[in-house]
Amino acid sequence: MSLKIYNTLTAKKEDFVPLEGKHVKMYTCGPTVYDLSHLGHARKEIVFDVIQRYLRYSGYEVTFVRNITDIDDKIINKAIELKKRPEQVAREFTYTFWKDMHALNVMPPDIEPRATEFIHAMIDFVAELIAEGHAYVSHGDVYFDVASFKEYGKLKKQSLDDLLSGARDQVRSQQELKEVKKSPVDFALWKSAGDNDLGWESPWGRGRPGWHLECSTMIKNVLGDTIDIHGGGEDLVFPHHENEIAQSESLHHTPLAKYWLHNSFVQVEAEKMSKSLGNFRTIEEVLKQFSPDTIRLFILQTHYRSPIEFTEEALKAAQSGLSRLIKAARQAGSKSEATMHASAELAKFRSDFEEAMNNDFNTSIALSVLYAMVDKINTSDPATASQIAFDLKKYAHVLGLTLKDNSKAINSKTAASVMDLVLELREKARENKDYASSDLIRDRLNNLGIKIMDVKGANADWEKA
RNA sequence: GGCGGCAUAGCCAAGUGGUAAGGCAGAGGUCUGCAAAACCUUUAUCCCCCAGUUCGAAUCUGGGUGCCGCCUCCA
Repeated sequence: MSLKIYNTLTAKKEDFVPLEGKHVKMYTCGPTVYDLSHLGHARKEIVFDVIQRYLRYSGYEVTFVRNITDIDDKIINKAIELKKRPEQVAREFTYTFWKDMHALNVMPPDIEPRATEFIHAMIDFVAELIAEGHAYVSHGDVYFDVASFKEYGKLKKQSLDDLLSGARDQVRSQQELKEVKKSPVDFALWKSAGDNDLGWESPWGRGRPGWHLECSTMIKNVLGDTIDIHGGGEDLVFPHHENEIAQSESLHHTPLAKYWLHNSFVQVEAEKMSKSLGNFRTIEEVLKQFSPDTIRLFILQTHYRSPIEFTEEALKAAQSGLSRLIKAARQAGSKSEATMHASAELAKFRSDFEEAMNNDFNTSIALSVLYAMVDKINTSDPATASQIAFDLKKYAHVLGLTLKDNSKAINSKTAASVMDLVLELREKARENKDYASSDLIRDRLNNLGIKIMDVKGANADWEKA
C-alpha cells in the first residue's frame, strides 16, 4: 500500500505523489520566539518530525524547511516588558526552542530561515503584489486586496461572503482599521513603524512585514513557487495559511503547496492549551517529570488529527507502556545475528508497521504493532527475540523514540544513599566481628575508587579518591 | 451570528458497512523464600440519544443532546 495523506485543501485522503520524483519539499511554520514553548508546540514539532522521518525511511529525499519568526508584535512587546532589544528576546527564545527540540529528539530542519534575513525579499514580494494589482498602499501600510484573489477561502472552505458576515460580529479590531482597509478581510503585508520603533526602510516608508508574508517569501526563495507539503497546527488554517495561499498564488499562478497538513491540539480540561488561556505546560516543565520518549509516546498514541487531552494520568500510562518497549528492546542483537530466523514474522511486522504509517501516519496503530513485537520478543527463543528486537528499535527510531534504557542511570544523590546502605552493612559485619566481610567491602570500594574512613564513635565516612 | 469538527470500557485510544485493535489501570493464575519483571487467563452483547437506509451500521442518512475549534495573536 502506498502512502496516503489527508489533505486539508481537498478534505480527502490522497495518494502521496511528490512533484519531482522522490524529492519532497516540505515546509512547516516554526515558532514565534517570544516565550518558552509548551506541550502544544511540542506536539506539532513531534508530529512533523515523525512525518519527515517516515518519508526518509520510505526512501524519499526530503528537504525540510522550518522558519523562525523573529520579528513580530509579541516579540516587540516582550522586549519592552523585559527592557531588552527585540533581537535579544528573539535570540534568547530561539535558543530555548532549540534546546527543547533537541531534548525531545526532534531532528533539526535542513534549512531554518529567520524572518529578519528575508526583509528585502519580502519587500520585493510586496512590490510585485502591488504591481500586479493585488495589494494597495494606505496610510503607510500595505494591505492585500482579498477581493482580487477569487479563490480566497478555499483552504478553510468558507466563501468571502461567509467570512464577511462572520466578521460582522468580530468588529473589535476591525473598527480602528475601517478607514484604512478596503475590506475587513484585507490583511497587512507591511505595517508602518515610527522612527523609534523596530523597522526597515521600504518604498512605503519605515515599517515591518506582516506575519503571513514571511512564510510565502521564504518558501519562494528557499524551496520555490510550489512545494509538496506545507504543515502547521490547525489554528493556522485560517487566516495564516489562507493568506499565504492568497499572496503566493496570486503572484505565481501556481499552487503554493500540493498537500496541506494540520495537526490537532493538546487540550487541558477540554480546552485548547495556549499561552493566551494561561493553561499551558512548558516543555521544560514536563521534561522534569517525564522522559522525552514518554512525552513522544503520549503524543503519538493519538492520531495527529485528533485532539489530545493532557492529563498526568495519561502521561503515566505512557510511561508504563514505554517501559515495556524499552525492556523488550534490550534483547536486540546485531544485524548479523538477525538473519537466520523468523523472517516471515519480521516481514509481517514490517508490513503492518508500514501499512499503519502509510495510512495518513496512523501512529496509534504503528505503536500497537510495536507492542505486538514486544509480546513476540518476550515469548520467543533468544535468537528470534534478538532479531525482532532489532527491528523493534528500527521502527521506534522512525517514530523518533530512542528507547534509551536509563533504568541503571542513578544520580549522585541516590548513589550517596546506596553508599550509606553499604557502610551500614559493613558496620553490622564489624559488630559481628565478621572482618572478612567488612574488609571485602572496603577493598572492593577501594578498587572502585572510593575511600572509606572509619570515624571513632560515629558513622564511617567516604569520598571519591 | 458564520463555518467546521468531535462523542467508543475506569482512563487514553484505533477502527468509516460485515459483526469492537492496542496501551494504562483492575481481577485471577504461573514463576518466586518474598517481591519485581515476564508469561497465561480475564475485563465494552456493544460504540451519546431517537428514527431511517441495508441481509447486515460504531461506521451511511435525518433529527436531537453535549463538547471543542476557527472567524482576533495562537502549534
